[in-house]
Amino acid sequence: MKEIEDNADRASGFLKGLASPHRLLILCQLVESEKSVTELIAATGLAQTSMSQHLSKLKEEEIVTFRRDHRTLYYRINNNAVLKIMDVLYKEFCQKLDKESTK
Amino acid sequence: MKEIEDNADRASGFLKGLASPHRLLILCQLVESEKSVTELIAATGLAQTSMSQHLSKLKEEEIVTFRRDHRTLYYRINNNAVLKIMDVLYKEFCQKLDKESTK
DNA sequence: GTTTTATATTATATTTTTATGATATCATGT
DNA sequence: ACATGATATCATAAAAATATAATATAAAAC
Repeated sequence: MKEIEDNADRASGFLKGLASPHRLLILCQLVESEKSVTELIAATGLAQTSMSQHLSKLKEEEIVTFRRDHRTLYYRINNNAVLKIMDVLYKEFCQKLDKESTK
Repeated sequence: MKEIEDNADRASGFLKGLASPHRLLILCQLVESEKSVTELIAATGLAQTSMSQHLSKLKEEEIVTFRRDHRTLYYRINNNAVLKIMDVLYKEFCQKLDKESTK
């Protein structure tokens, strides 16, 4: 019983990591390929500080990881579960343009 | 471009609906079968007010729906995307008991 | 129609999340 | 060593989420 609650805590931490419009935009970028922080800022329009904090949160939940090349950090998606969830979200919220009419 | 942000907002609202340990416990119950509010309270140990608020949030995000039978409301999962995400979470956080050693 | 059972709503205090501004660090080029 | 570019950390104010207590509603039993 205690174990289920532990799992619920970890799973919900993970979901909270994903559950922000700005972090989803970041992850959309990273689904394509790894990106530097500067590239992510350009692509999303977020302030530098805010980007850094979002990336920090994503790292904390092990949603992303990064490598360093000279002074540039390249972030990428770390976790296969993230890709699966992004896929579910894409089908549910991006592809579903009134599919009812096709039925 | 505006469309992507709209989608990110809706998707993140949906994820926020899921991203709570208590709501995940509720949903774990509902994966098995529909349940009345009283049954959910017994199964999770949540306070009645708190349960009602969580269910309200889950309804708001169209994660669950319900039917009435006399004075009892039976809630159930409303959305196939929810089941898919629960499946991902289950595999990631409940089945993964150091599977590395089996590799 | 009054009571009882099941559930929702409202109010509020607490905690958490987020954005912003200022400053710091770290690697590199000069 | 110093300036610069890339990124992180710290402080803080504003907004959102949560739990709890109190009250309300709605359906059925009596």
